[in-house]
Amino acid sequence: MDFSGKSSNPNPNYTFCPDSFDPMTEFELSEFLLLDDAPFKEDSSSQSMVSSEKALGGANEISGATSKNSIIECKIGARAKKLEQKHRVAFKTKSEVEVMDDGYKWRKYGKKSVKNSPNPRNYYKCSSGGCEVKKRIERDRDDQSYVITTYEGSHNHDSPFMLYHDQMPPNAWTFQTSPPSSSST
DNA sequence: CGAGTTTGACCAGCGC
DNA sequence: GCGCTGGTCAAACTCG
Repeated sequence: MDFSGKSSNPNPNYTFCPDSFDPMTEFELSEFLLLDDAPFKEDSSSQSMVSSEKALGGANEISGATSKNSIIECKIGARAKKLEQKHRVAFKTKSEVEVMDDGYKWRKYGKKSVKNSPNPRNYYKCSSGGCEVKKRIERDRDDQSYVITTYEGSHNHDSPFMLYHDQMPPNAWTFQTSPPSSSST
């Protein structure tokens, strides 16, 4: 997507145009974790995923799903906004690209190789003035077709995408979760 | 020229 | 106290 015209998204297929964009062709929301209260351990992502069902249950109000196998119908922008109101939230998505646009504009400020992972972790800050939201992106060390995205903090502004998607049909965005067993098992 | 990315250095927290 | 690791900074670089 490219609201600002300066998106850093390397994937030209990402356009937040409901007529042409099919998220299922690009990535698949596989795991969804609320880390607000739970201790967060980066290096035990697979372990954290074990509790993802519980996390999903707690995330029903956000995802609209009743189980991890249920279809999650939501609009990315709305979901991301709600998620980011939590202290810390992690997504595990199946995607070829690491950077998935969520409607906000991010500025990369660091890259770090992490222990026990062959893939570097990328650090981003929201580039909107005064907004201190951060996110970390890294590939799942067990299954590199999955990308783990961790949000931290709350946006103090609306997503540019939110402004846009208000004009979208309600089913413009539909995701389907994949069974956790299909990931890092 | 401005905005964004890259990358090495630095710092803080944690475990031993 | 020391070393390791993750997170952040900032200067240099790239690109539009």
